[in-house]
Amino acid sequence: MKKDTTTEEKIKEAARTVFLTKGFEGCSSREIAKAAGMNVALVNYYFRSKSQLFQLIFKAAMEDFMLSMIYVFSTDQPLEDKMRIFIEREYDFLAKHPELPNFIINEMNREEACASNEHSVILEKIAETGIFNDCQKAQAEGKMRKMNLISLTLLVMSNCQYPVMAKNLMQSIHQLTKEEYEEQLVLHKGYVTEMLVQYLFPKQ
Amino acid sequence: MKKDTTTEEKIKEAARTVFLTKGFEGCSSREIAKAAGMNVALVNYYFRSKSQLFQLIFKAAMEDFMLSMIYVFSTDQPLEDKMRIFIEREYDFLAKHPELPNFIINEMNREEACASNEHSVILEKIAETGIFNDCQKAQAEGKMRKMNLISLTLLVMSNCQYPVMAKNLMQSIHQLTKEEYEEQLVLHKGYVTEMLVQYLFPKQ
DNA sequence: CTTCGTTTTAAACACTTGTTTAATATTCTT
DNA sequence: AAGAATATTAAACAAGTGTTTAAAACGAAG
Repeated sequence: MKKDTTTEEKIKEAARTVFLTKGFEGCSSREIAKAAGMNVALVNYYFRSKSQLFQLIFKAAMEDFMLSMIYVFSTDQPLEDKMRIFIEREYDFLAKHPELPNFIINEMNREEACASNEHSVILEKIAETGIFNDCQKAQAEGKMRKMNLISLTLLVMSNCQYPVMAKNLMQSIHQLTKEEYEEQLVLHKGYVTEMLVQYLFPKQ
Repeated sequence: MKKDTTTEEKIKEAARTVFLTKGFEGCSSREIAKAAGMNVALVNYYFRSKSQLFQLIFKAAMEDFMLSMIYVFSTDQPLEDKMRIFIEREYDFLAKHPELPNFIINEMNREEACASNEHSVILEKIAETGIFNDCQKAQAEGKMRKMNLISLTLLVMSNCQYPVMAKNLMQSIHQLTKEEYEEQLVLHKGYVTEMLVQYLFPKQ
């Protein structure tokens, strides 16, 4: 009879939280095992090595990281509304997973890291939603500012992710409590939405 | 007779490059010593411990990180021009020190880190340039969009720093070479400048 | 040259790291 | 219930960690 959550899953869960908060180098196998309430040897018994376990976690995190985009883009609304909804959802998502962007970006910077991975698949998935075609069409019709794909994603990601990533830095600089900064984020989301929509979809 | 660069300085230099690229947890004392061409024991001989050496490097990095702002803000130009110049300089600075933002933000997220440091001093230094008063005045006169200090800094920092931080991620997603992405950054700087100026200083 | 304080070294310290092993406990199948 | 397969354990492994120590090399001053 299986328990509600198996040992393997417990370790994977623990590994996720530990890896995401401390990074690959910032934690040990024993720390993960302890967080899962398990023996150290079990980590390697189920996942062969710390690295392989990490790859697993990283891949899943990467998916989470990118998945929220896809849903919104698949809907059938005007591009401008899509943008508003996307930012709204992205701020929501990042509030729930604030460690994700830092984690991804950091581990992408480690040399041994998953550099050679097939991350371009993500782009293909997003492309399947038709969002890029929509943008090109809107740009051709003069409804949207002409800009390549990279800058478009950069603009959105910068203004959604950086405020979450720099949380501790900003709190420290501006002497804010956790709650005060979270309020600030709500406010900021409004500014960002307005700014991006105005810039990307100029009226007249 | 002193050599051109003393042992102490050699170690500090090596520590800087190693810490900034790999982080505190991502490197060892021996790695730093080897990078400086010195014996391990010398690290502790001159700096007592890896942690103390790190604190030193971190503080200096933090200063670099914030210093470029101050110069521009001290000049005597219209606010809108200051903003343009600031973004220009910030992109320049970050091209030379691309590891800095990631380094700062990461180490701010480590619990043991310099969390309780006097980072508010930085804000005071910036305040001394009068930039914040200028903004308030411009906002009162309706020349600048009303917005608190935190969101203002967030908007600028997001759009300057994130593109550098996410370099490897973006390269991987969009399948770009290092050179291609650097070209992209120049392009992006233009968009960001235009967007921020338009949004912060709306013409009627 | 000798002495003295400073700088540098190799070696050792105790501890943690990722991983493996061999024995034990548990579960499933027949 | 007996046996086979799986799961879990404590212990050990070699290698690496930050740090200390005690001896050696060095430079300047007498």
